[in-house]
Parts: sequence; C-alpha cells; structure tokens
Amino acid sequence: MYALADCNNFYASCERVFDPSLERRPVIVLSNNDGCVVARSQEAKSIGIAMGEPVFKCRDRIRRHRIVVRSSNYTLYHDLSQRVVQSLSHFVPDIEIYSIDEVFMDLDPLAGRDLEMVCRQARTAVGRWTGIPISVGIGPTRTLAKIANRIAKRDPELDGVCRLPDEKAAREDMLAAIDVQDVWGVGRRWASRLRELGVHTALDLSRMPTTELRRCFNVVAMRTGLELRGESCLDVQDVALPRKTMVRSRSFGTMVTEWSEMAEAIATHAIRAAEKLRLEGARAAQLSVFMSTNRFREDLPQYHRSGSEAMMPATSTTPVILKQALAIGRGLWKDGYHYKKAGVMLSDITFGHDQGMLFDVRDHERDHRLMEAMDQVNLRMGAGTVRPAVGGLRKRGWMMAQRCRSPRYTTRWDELPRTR
DNA sequence: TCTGGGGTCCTAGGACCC
DNA sequence: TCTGGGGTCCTAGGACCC
Repeated sequence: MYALADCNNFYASCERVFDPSLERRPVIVLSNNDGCVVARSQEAKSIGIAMGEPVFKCRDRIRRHRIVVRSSNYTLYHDLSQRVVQSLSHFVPDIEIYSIDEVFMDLDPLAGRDLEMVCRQARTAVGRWTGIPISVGIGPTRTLAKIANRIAKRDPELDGVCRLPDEKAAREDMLAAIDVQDVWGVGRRWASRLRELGVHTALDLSRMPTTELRRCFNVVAMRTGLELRGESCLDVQDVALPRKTMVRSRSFGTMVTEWSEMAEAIATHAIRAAEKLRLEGARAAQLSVFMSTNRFREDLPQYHRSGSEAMMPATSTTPVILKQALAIGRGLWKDGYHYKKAGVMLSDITFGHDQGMLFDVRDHERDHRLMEAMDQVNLRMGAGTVRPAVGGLRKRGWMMAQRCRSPRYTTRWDELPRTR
C-alpha cells in the first residue's frame, strides 16, 4: 500500500504560518516576476481565481474581494517543506519527496497496523509541528493513492484522510466520479484524445485494454491504466536519483534591448548554475544558452534561439562556464529585438570521476581552491558577497520584479518573526 | 502595461556500424 | 533481372509532472 501526503494550497498556507491575520482571508501567491497566480487559498479558489491566471487579468477581483497578494518566497516554502518531510518521516520510514508539497510513502513496512490511523496521526502532527495543513490518500498503487488524496481534499467529512475501499464496487463508484483529465499522468492533450475514444472517467480508463493504450499512446499511458486497476507499476523511490540537467532562467522585469544587459543576465544565470552544481558535488559536460522575445507580444518581431557546446573536460568552475556561456550568448544575440527571457542549461551532468583530457593545460587544482574559497566566503557572509562583476553590480531592468515578498522568517536572522 | 521556472520520460527518424 | 538484416547512438519534439 502507498500513501500520498499533499500539502493543502501549499504556498498560501506557508504565507499564513507566520501571519495569522491571513487566516480565513483569500490569499494568492504569484510566480516569479509577479506574473501569474501559482497558489490560491481555499477562499481565493472559491472567488474563482484560476491556477496560472495572469495577474493583470484578475486585478478587478483582487481589489473587489480584498485578496491578499504575495510574491513567491521560495526560501520560506522550501524550508517549511523540509519540516513537513521531517515530521512525516517520524511516522513512516520509507518516503519519497515527489515535489515541494508532496510526499509518497511506502506503507508496506507498517503491515499489520491500522494504516488509516497512522496517517491520521501523521496528519495531525504535521499540522501541529509545522502549521501546514495536509491531506493524505491511501491506495494499492501510487496512481490510486493520488486519486484517494484528491477525494480526501474534496470531501470535508473525511477529515483529510481517504483510504480507497478494497471492495470492487465501492472503488469503481469512486473512480467513476473522477474526470479522466484529473488522473495522474493524463494531461490536456491525452484527455481530449481519450474523450474522443469515449473515455471520460478514471473508471473508463481503467477498463481500457492495455494493448489499446500502448497502441494509441505509449507505455506511460499503459502503466497508468494498469495502476488504476490496482496493479502497481511505479515504486516509491526512497533514494533521490541524481539529476540529469540543471536550468537557470528568468524572464526579465522589463524587456532587454542591449547586449550589455543580456550579458549580465546570462552571466548571472551561469554563475548561479555553477554554484549549485558545486553544491551538489557535480560537474557538467554540456552547456546551452537560450534567449527569447515575448511570445505574447504579437505586435513585436519574434526571435528565440538556443546554442549549445561541449565543455571538455566536465567542469563546475565558474570562470570556465561563465566565459563559454557568454561566448555562446554573443553568438545568438541579434540587435533590434525586445528580449523577455534568457537562461542557461547544464547537461551531461556527472558525479564522481570524469574522463580527463590528454592535452589539458588548465590547473584544475587551482580552480578547485579558488571555487572553494569563494563558496566558503559566500556561505559565511551571505550569497553573492564575492562574485564575478560581469553579473552586474547595480539594480537593472532585467532583474526580477518582486513587489510583495514576505520575510524569510525561518532562514534569515534579520527577518525573524517578532512579537509586539 | 502586465503572461513562471524546473524537471523527467518516450518515440520517431536519421546517421552510422557490420 | 535480382540489392538484407540487425543493431546502436543521437537529437528533436511532444507529452507529462509540480
């Protein structure tokens, strides 16, 4: 058996933990650059604010209903997420962190115990210890646990925990009430194709022949079908798999028309990416840079391009990555466009020892000492205390807009919550 | 005026090998 | 006259997730 613990309205709930005045009020959290709505409290959902809706389209409703608006504060959300995981692991040993607000739990080690009871205890504890409300779904496969979780959220009488019934008829009734689009693994495209085939609910999907799913879609869809029938195809990954790629990108606060600004943005992404790579003890052998105009501005000429080069040998040294990223970026750049976004992607990521180079003249030992010194200073004195100047030294238009970010209550001494 | 960021997996098709 | 069969690797694009 598996359980899925999912934080309710996670970012909105995080905002409430240290600001109880937000309780019972509609709250929304915005994406980077304060562009779209990425989280809504229950009250905001009831008003009809949609997930992913651009803020400028709901300004009226925000004013009319006095909705509280927050920029996203990932430092805070990430920290609270870790506390939720820590609390859960107190009750269930085998867990997989699936996303910032979801945890899968393998319940087999708890065989013989009342699984629903354990999950209820875990839910209460998370609420008390972290202030974050969660819902838990229990089922024989991960896909069914997801569905149970959805039901737990929807039906207040279940008090936040739903165990999928074992009896066939009862379970089928539940599956029949779930829209096929709401099944984990079925997105918009597949949902519309499935509807054309007469498949409208999770129950319909579970009854579709495996070979048909394989033929019309792919093995991923086939697994989903099997999982809905109770045949487990996806296990809890209790060890996080090593990453394969790393991306740093942002859309700009205001559009960029000068290479000097674009260069700062690319440099900043390259610097951050290299830093994170070192933090994880990894190196990358492939570097890509991309830039694009604003796809929503149909009145302006469009341009988007990416370029990529090998890095030999694989590296995490900032100056190496930086120099190459700027060279690629310069090659992509064309005057005359209004750029809205740029980014850097590192791939072919390795951990441990890499292939060396026969004619390598670079002093890697020196690189290593330099990076170590820089990282140590930044760790102790604050991020960005020592950094390459090409990333820019003053506030510029390309930098991200964040008009209403709450304090980083749990990770900064100078932003600790105070009592009056 | 204003529209996010970061991932994974699968498949088809082309290039290449013997 | 007649022109095979069995592979691997890479990439781009499409789908999905949060």
